Amino acid sequence: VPSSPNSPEQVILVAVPVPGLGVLSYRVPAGVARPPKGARVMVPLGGRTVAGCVVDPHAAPPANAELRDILEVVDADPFLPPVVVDLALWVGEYYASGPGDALAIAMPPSARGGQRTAFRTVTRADLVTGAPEAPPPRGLKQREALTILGEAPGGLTLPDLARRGVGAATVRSLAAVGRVRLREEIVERDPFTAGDADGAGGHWSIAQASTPGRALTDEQTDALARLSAEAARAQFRTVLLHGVTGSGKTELYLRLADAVTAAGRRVLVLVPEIALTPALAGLFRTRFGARVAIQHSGLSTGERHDQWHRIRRGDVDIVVGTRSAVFAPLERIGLIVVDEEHESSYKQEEAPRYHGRDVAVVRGRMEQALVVLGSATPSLESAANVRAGRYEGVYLTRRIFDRPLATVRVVDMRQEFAARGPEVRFSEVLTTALADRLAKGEQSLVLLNRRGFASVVFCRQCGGTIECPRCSVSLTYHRAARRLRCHYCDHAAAVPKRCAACQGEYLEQSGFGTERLEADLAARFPGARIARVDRDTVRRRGAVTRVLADVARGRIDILVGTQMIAKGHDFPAVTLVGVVSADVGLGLADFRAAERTFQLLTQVVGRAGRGQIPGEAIVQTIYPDHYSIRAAAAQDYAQFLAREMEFRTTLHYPPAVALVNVIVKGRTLEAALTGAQDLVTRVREIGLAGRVLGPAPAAIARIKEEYRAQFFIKSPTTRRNAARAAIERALAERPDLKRRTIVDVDPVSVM
DNA sequence: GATGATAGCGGG
DNA sequence: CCGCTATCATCC
Repeated sequence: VPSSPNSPEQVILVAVPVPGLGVLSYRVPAGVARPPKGARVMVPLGGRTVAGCVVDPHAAPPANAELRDILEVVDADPFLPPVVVDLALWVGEYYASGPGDALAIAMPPSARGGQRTAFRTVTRADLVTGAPEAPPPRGLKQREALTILGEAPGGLTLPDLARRGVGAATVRSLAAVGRVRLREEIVERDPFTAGDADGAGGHWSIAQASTPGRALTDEQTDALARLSAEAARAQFRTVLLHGVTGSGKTELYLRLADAVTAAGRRVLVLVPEIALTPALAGLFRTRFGARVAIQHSGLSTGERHDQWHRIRRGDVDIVVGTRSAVFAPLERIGLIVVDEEHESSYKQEEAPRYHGRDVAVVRGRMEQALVVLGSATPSLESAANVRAGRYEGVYLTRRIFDRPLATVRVVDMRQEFAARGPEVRFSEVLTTALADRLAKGEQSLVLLNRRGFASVVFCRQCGGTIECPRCSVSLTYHRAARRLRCHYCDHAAAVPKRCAACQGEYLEQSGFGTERLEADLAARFPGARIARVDRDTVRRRGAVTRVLADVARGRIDILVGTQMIAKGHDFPAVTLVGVVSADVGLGLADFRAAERTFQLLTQVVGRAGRGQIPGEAIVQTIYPDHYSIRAAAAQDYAQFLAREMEFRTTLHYPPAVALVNVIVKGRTLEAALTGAQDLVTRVREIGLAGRVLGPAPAAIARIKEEYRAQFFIKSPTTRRNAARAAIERALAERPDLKRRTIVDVDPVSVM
């Protein structure tokens, strides 16, 4: 249909999933209905066709660009809710990543290419009653089929029929003569039952800690009253729920969700780890039935698709998921819970480098919702926000049933080394305690935040270590695989017979990880049932869930692992926690090193003594006087906060300042440094209320054959956006650098 | 991130 | 001069 010459052009703004591209303008051809905000459209982009998302359906034509027509409107209705589009746009701007990637994250993977449906269907057959015209069954098989179907009022699916010996061909011939009716129906791929051999639905863990109807402690009652009052106001508000480990935060989330859903609004719950999702989601499902959905990247594409569409249709009141669930298409949100808000896994370490907790707060503002950030060890950021009056603080200082916190013993490993040599991994104290628990049939956790068997292999002749050919780190020996592996690029190599540098024949292993500890314990305690959880043992889907379930059911005596075992789990029979080296990470050139150490120690110590028997923790360290270890041992958050905040303020680190970390990559270190220096110069010229530090080679100067130079932009927290604006302007002037530069706003790790 | 344009290279 | 690969700007 030719458009009338007077009608104005219909122009829309579209975000395309291309890194570094802003929103683009397209024309809607005359006669085509203008797609709404949040709908997907197929658009031409250079020489190809991509699926984009409508960001503004009523835009003005751009001044200096030739317009092209959209090729197809995929969705007549908004595919993404408008709030989610706004949230993605905010993320794209705040984290300097552009809108495309953020919008892509907001969609299920099955929809990113513009596909219309990805539902799984099954054919259901049922008997057509009163079909007088139909001929009688022609054979034994058909007669059998009719009998079976006659006894199944709702009909049966073809797979069900096949299981009873009725083939699809039989059913189809009956359908052809009108005796049977066939219908396609959608079956939901259900992550609650998938991969769970015992059929326990995955909610093995926290179940007994939160029996419905159990009386709350006085503290819990007060906290719930305050939180409920906030939720009832239906206004944006952020509350930090600071409760010691085992104080019953989860129960408060459940009751609060009950109040909010009863008032007709919905609930979004973020958890830091995929491994924690099934447990918490299972609890919500036990309380709230089927109106609960799960969202995390560990689901299969099909499951994710189905869960997403359940949410989008409004079939769901509660969504439990990891950071990307902050973009869930849930409408009328009244409550957002961010559990373990201090966890670093909320930060995405690739574009868009958003922080799930902070985006949750922004979403809460957009939705007029109550945001509850829960933690036993709040981030410095959240603590500072409470102090500044931006967040409200609610506190749980005691454990449920008044269970005592675990007693903590710090073992000075320097004395241990002096007495028994540098190879000691388990102190006498820890060994005795483990033996004692084994004898009593109680469980122990052994934490070491370093995986592998030996962290370094070095040559005794020249002293050199075996390094990754592509990265500037040494390779770790993994005994199960009998290979050396790079923990940065996954490069794997056989263990060489001789030193590559000097041909020396004596290669020695040094340093140890969880794999070595597991072997040590197996040798020391031959009868013990020992399991290990770290990134090497979790490759298979559901593997962690299975091991953790085994621990919960008492099938494991000693669980060895990295930080993955420290988080959130409730193991009532664990009475001992051993931290083999509290120092891993303390030596890193990262301003959060002490915070991470304190949090990890506090969390893991909190795993002990959650049942009837009081818990004990043994922390081995060579820095027994370090404030993060002392405060963790004393379980004194306030003491840690005071010291750490002083450090951040004096040395100008977050949350005292706003920080942007910029990494420039290059084929040589010189190229990277030169590029970084150019940007630094330009950022200084542009000027902002702040300081630029660097550039310098990054802590790991080479990763995957690329050299990396780094600089920081620090600005007053009141001028947070100025720093980002300055680096974006500098990059706009240097498109050659833009492609090899990473801008990390509010970085969690600066390594 | 993908694509088409272009530069750089060796073989005939 | 052709055909191949590496590099790079552009995408509305």
